[in-house]
Amino acid sequence: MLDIKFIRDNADLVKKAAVDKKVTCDVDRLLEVDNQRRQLQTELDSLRTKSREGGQQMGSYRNPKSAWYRKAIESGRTEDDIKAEADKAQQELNDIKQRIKPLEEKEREVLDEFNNLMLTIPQPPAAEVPLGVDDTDNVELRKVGEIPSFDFGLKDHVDLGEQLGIIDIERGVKLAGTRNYALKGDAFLLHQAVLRLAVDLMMERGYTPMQVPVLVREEVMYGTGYFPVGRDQAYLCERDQMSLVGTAEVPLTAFYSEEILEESQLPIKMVAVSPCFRREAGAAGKDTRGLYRIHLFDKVEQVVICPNDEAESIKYHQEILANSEALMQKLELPYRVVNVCTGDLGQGQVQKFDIETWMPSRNSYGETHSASRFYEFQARRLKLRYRDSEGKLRFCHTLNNTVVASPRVLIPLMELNQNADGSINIPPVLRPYMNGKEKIGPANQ
RNA sequence: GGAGAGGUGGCAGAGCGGCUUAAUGCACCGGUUUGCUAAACCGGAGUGCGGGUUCAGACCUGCACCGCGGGUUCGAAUCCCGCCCUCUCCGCCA
Repeated sequence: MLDIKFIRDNADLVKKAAVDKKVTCDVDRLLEVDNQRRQLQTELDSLRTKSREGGQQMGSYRNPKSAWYRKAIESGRTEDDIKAEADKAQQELNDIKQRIKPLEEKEREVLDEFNNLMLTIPQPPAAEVPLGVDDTDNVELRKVGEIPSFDFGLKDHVDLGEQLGIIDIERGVKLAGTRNYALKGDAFLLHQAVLRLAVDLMMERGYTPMQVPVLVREEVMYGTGYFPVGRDQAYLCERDQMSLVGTAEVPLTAFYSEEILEESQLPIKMVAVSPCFRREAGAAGKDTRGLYRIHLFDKVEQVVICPNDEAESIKYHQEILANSEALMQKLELPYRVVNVCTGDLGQGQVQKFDIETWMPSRNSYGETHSASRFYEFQARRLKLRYRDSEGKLRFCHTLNNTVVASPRVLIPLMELNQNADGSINIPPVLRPYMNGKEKIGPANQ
């Protein structure tokens, strides 16, 4: 969410952001409603003042012990005089009340519309974000690692996994429908190994490991910017008005919502591993084979909450990107970093870097990480604030990035480490997490 | 699922129709006193949204806010109704 004052002063910038980000919102209507809202408030404020003052005077009329009442009697007025005056004042107060009532109703309506419109306004992207329509317009920043060449025909992770008996998509689909799967034996262990390696790396780097709720109240989804835009991507538990999260970014970023932190507590660096639930609405027919696009996966996510300062934000954005790159290098996976274009940015994101990892079966780099910074967009919705060195309350800045998401990362891990006989070499860094095992082969099933 | 208690400022905690501009304490900021610190004393401070003055830092001013939403009343933290949340005990349970 943006500050309404900022929107008023920068309406054109916000409109441009909406166009560039392909976000639907009506800035003009918002400004109109904002005007209505302010006019109504001015009107109501003065009526309420009159009403309050009149009400207080009424107390004096009605209470013979009040200072005003005694003074009136002393100055020769009769009780009947006072009563008459009180009745007259009463009439006036009733009139004021009658005028207030419809205005308050109107105010409720206007505020409702105002708040709903505010939730749809996008955060303008940073100047360095390339203009573009979709992910094909993302700009490659760098490539790291060599794409290996093989002297035999490659199998994809589905064939490898099924032949080794460690991935069972058919039965996953039987249980839960398309985009579901099961991992068995070494695939399960590899999955766990990658997650644990990622957590350990983040702990070394000073991030606090956390276990957090993945079924959360809807306010939390609104607060992090996943609702109302994107509500169709979430699994809802309507009976309990709860939502399953698509990422631990949600509970981590909202962890300190509605709180006032001390500046000395910042930055807060957190890491969590959680299941991620995604409906993939609108993705029908896309990436249908294998473990690329699935309804449930596990992800290690890093979140930073830092002071309201652009330079700090940028610094931590680089940091969380570097953390994930370090992991990919440990895993010896070739990847590239792209600067995500305007059309591929989310509503609240200021800037986003994706890490894409080489996936032989796609014959391309596939997205495995997404590092975003938000300025105060999420913090403002979440009421996540801190007291700065001057004692002023300010909204925090928030950032997040994938550390690793599995089983998607198993795609490059399995495909790039395969041998001609269909066995898979385990990268050295993962072996300690797999009882020292070096290879997944048919004998291991 | 059943029963009970409760939600008040950064925190603790009183108030239960007009004397509240929310007491008091702690924490916080400024000052006085004092070898220094501490203590003591004095004073100041909330959040949000408007309006106005100013080049600005700031300053002046109004309204709202005692879990949320309605209602009663001239007037509600206080009374009534609905909802949400938290805690305790019991039941069930990994």
